[in-house]
Amino acid sequence: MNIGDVSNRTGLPTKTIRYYEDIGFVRPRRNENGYRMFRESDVHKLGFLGRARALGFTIEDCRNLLSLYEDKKRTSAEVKHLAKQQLAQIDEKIAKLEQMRSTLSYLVDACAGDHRPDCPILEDLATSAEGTKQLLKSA
Amino acid sequence: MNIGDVSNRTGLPTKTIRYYEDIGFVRPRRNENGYRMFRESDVHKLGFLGRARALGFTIEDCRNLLSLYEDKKRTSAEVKHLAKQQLAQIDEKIAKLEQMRSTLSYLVDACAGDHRPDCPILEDLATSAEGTKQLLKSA
DNA sequence: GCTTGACCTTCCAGTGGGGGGAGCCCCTAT
DNA sequence: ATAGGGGCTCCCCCCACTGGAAGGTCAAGC
Repeated sequence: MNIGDVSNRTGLPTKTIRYYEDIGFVRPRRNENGYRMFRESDVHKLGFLGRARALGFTIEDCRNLLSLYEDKKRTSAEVKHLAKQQLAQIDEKIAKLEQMRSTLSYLVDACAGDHRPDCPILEDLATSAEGTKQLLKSA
Repeated sequence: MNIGDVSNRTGLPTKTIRYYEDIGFVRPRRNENGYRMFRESDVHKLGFLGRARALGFTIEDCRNLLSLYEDKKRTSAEVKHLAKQQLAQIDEKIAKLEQMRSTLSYLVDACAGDHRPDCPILEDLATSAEGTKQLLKSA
């Protein structure tokens, strides 16, 4: 199977597949052209990778997940632990974004958005955020 | 004022301040030993930058925000427009993370997390996500 | 006067996870 | 014969910094 077929079947760009080869996830043989020849097991592994990445796992996490997957003596506790860590990181990111969202949304609402130059958004950015923090607290 | 003082007052690392000089946000003069000499207006501008970055605006956004800030003929509508775009991007990121969170959280709950190797998380990653999608739908 | 340690300087490399594109080869269909 | 659609390698680019090396400067303490 050529790289294009693998790309179609996994949904991963060919660039990404080559990159995953570079960093050692798959080791396709080459035929006499120099073209990569992928096996079913490569497609499977790359699909796994794609899905793990879609859940936000880093490449290093993926390495761990794959080695657990291939380890028949793994315990589900190990996997769950990784997943919970990932969940915690997602929650952290969401929390930060919610914090930004809250401040920004407050400022957007406070801004008239008309032809005049007066703008609470710029005023907040220009001065320490203390004022806004207090306003947000009271709101 | 030396870079360290500016760092203390703005909360920005000195590395970042030098970087902001590199990309043209501030142009401190140098004294005879080559040290950067910052003025109050630089501190002000860097503080503005830091706060805008903390709200998730990109460096390019910050350039626009700063030029609006310095333009006395601006309209608050322009600023509000930028802020709304930024809000939309934050919402997009949150939505993606919530989607991840939802799937991952479902999988974590489904996993026993014990000494046995059987693991719904790995099973999901190993096969197409179709199964999970259906389970999520029905849940 | 000398050392120590905190600052400051420049420059280079690396991060994560690929993306863009040049310049070339290969295969198939017409 | 040629056109087009793969494939190949190689190198730089993204974002917004961050780390580190190698060295200059300054004030305090002995």
